[in-house]
Amino acid sequence: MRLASYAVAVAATGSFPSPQLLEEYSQFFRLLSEPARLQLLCQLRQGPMDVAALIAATGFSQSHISRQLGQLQRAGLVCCERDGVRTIWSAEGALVDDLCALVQTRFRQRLQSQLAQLQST
Amino acid sequence: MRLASYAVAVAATGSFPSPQLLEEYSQFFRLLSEPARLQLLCQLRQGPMDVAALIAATGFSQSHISRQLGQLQRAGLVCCERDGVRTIWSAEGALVDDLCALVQTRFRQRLQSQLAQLQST
DNA sequence: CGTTGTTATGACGATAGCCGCATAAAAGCG
DNA sequence: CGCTTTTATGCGGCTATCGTCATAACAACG
Repeated sequence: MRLASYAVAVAATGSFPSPQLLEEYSQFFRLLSEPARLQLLCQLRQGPMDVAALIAATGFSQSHISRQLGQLQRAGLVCCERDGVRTIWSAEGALVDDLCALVQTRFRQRLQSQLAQLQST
Repeated sequence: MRLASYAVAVAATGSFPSPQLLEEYSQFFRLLSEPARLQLLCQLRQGPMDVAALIAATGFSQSHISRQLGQLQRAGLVCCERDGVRTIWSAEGALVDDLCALVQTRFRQRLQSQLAQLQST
């Protein structure tokens, strides 16, 4: 029988996100779709740093870092604390870690299934 | 004392993703950063459909849908099954649901804290 | 084979976002 | 107030991606 998944699928009818929620989801994921931002986030997960330290760690330009941090801040993924003339940035919460962990699990599964494909032939 | 979070943060030193893994993460999140793709995914989570049904459900053009499905397929988020001349597409796994659930939790937390801010003044 | 119906793809204009350069804004100091 | 140091932002080039039109590729049927 073809299309064997039809039967199970009709039972899996979940709630459908509204267009507005869909837009918010995609905006959020867009933040993580840039290697530079992701790298800054991971860097800050190691501990709070000022911009000079981020420049040293990543090699990005100052203006670039400032912009990316601004975006992350507006999304609440990062927060800052003024220390005189410096700004100390830190990552908020473990959401991104959790997301990456889930995605990495997926990567592993994909590679393992591909490996199994190769070995079975 | 300022910068009270320094102390806890140095203890939270986790493993740092390699540049290559960072790139893969961001490529994956980029897939979800487009409302159209996310909508197609959610639509397919309701159950397998052919392209005509997707056109009817979303209003997107045929070529657009075909391209987006291609990208999702290469990432393993979607798979297809030929039924004669038609192609029946279905979503694979609950990864995206899990990711969206996490993000939505974050949205709720943000809104609640903002609400608390307003009420405390 | 020719025709019809369905999906994939090449070409292309439009748009969005990255990224750096220069410069403004802000904070501390003498 | 000037001067220095640090961060934010206006501007512009560049690239990548979206979304459409036209058309190719493919499968079924007579």
